[in-house]
Amino acid sequence: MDLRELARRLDLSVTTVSRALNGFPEVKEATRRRVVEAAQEYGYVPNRLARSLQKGRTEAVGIVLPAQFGHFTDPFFSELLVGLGERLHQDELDLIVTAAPSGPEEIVAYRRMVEGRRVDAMVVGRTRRSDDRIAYLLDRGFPFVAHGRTETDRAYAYLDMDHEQGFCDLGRRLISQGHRCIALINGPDDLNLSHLRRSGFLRAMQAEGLAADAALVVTGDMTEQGGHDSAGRLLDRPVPPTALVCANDTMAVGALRAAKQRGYDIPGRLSITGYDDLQLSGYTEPPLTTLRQPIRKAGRCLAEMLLALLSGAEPSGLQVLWMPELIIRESDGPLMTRSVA
Amino acid sequence: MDLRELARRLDLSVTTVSRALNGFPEVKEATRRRVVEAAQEYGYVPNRLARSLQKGRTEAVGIVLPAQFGHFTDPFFSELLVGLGERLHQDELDLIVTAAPSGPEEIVAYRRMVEGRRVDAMVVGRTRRSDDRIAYLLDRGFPFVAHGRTETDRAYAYLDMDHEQGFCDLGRRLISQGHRCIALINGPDDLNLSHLRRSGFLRAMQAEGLAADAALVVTGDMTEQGGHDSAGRLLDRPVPPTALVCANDTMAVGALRAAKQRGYDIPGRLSITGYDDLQLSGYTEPPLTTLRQPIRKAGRCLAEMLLALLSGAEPSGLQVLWMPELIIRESDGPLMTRSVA
DNA sequence: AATGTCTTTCAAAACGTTTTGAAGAGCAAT
DNA sequence: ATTGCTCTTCAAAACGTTTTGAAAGACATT
Repeated sequence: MDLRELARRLDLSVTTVSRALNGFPEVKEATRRRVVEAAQEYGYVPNRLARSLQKGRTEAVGIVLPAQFGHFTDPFFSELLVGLGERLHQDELDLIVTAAPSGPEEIVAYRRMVEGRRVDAMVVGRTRRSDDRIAYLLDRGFPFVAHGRTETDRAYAYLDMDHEQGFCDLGRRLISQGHRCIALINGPDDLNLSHLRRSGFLRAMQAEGLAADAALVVTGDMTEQGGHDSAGRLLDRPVPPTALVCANDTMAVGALRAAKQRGYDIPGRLSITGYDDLQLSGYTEPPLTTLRQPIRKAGRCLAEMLLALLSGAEPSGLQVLWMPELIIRESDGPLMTRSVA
Repeated sequence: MDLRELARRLDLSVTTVSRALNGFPEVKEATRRRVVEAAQEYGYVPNRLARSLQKGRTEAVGIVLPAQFGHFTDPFFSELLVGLGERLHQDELDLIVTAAPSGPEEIVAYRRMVEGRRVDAMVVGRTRRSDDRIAYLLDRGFPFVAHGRTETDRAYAYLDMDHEQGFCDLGRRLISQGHRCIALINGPDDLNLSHLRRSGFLRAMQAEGLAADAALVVTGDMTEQGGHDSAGRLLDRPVPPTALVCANDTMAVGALRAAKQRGYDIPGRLSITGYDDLQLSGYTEPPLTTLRQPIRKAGRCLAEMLLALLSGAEPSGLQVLWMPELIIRESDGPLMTRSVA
């Protein structure tokens, strides 16, 4: 049942039927009602492809998932997807999802979506310090929102966490607890958030007059094993740190394991913190002190920004920074100065 | 840059250019090369909407996410999505995601996708005992695969876990550990998997000659709080069960909490098991014995089945049953019969 | 020279909508 | 009777592809 068939049965023109269904004012009320009823009766559903082709709008938003996650489950994109989906559905927008490994294939996936006019806008997740996806979209003037900032002068719509302030606060907290030798197990250098976290961390160290020791800032691969190994190397130094700031909870869990293997009392002799506030983080032994970012809410917010963008808002007015929430549990605290034997 | 423009610059007809790009044999090799080069140079990317409209195939697969998750994070759909996306992308199929609360709105979302010819096939997740989504798709003869079975005679493609056998095995394990009063905190009755789990559980009880006590099978809402409350009520009975089989890990964690509040030694005086093998389940106190289903792998498998279906395979040949893997940790075990004071 | 057969190319139709530009109907004002 | 206006409807064009059916060109066969 298409529009032509419906028009034939109603003995009306296709034009009128189309207008009746889309609520145009110039169609007589009686006609409109007749059309709507018939459409209902015959179960007419418009072909969205045809409509999109004609209107030049697809009513869809695209997102490219990183195909090679670590072997561990990172709930980031999944949660983001749900948040986006929830909000976009309210405005009858679909979400078109594809997956691509980062690298040259990734931009191909973007081009297929953008230049193939498959979507009206894109969502970019987990921005990199120098991000060719964002450069590409900016160059083309294609609407998009990003979760995360990147190093560019050009204005675009983003929602980001204030990683810098968050890690600075966390660093100062540890310092105020008496720690003087604090290590950072950071994420991959190319991610902008890693960069921001490092600089926030270092800012705290400097503000408190602690010399920045390059050996105390290491890069982990965001997995449990990676956190375990990095923490192990740090703890085996001649003068081990008394606090480990980890870039995510998964590595913090690994760090916890490395510390326990070495007989550390936590937090008595070593503080460990994470980032993400995974579900498991309340159940580790001891429960993890961490920073929380509301991912699903971020998805909803990004969807809002997307809608604003599509109705003509300026990207420069759509830049949001949220503070991560400090979740204090029991994996950090002041050093127990015990009388040495 | 569209096909017409490209044809104009090459001084060829649109037909020939289209055929050259799609590798038809009747175009001269030299011409083909010329066209492909020009397309490359001018950065021509075909408009997928136009192509889909003409071909009657969208090269996309649809999935409707349940919009109202519990407040807890259920990684099921997210993981499924990644698995699906990974595999579908290899065959250049997109995944169109939308979200709808279950209820009448849900079928509307299906109709928008199916009858709006937005997708070539659908994925149905988390089937219900009597599932109107599946009935709808079967009635229309629309291609789809489901994660989970439903109660129908009609054949369709599905991948499901053998919940019945899994819970039967789990029940027998507990019985063999000496438990005689075992409760099941099940999921919502309308889910087919709940039904299957219950019947597997009851089969184990009967096989071992334990009278099925209806009061020992209760329904929880799959949340931590729900698990806590259900477990609490069971443990406060005059003769409390000595083992709690929970329908998911999240409820098991709640049950663990309820038991600890009552001073239970686990597993000495009470065994608790879950289902899912969440990341956190290895970190609870004690670590949770549970059943694991490989969700991402299921997504990939469903994608394979989808591809088979779209190239003409019979749904009746695409029915897969996987056994959940028993992950034995420390939350279950034989009763410690201690000499009573 | 006519016919047949490949090979290669093309103009036009088709997919199912929305949009454009025009016109018919009804009626009041001139 | 003409003009002008409003209300309602319509035929045709447009969106950018693929597919259809036909034709042009080259060449061999009769």
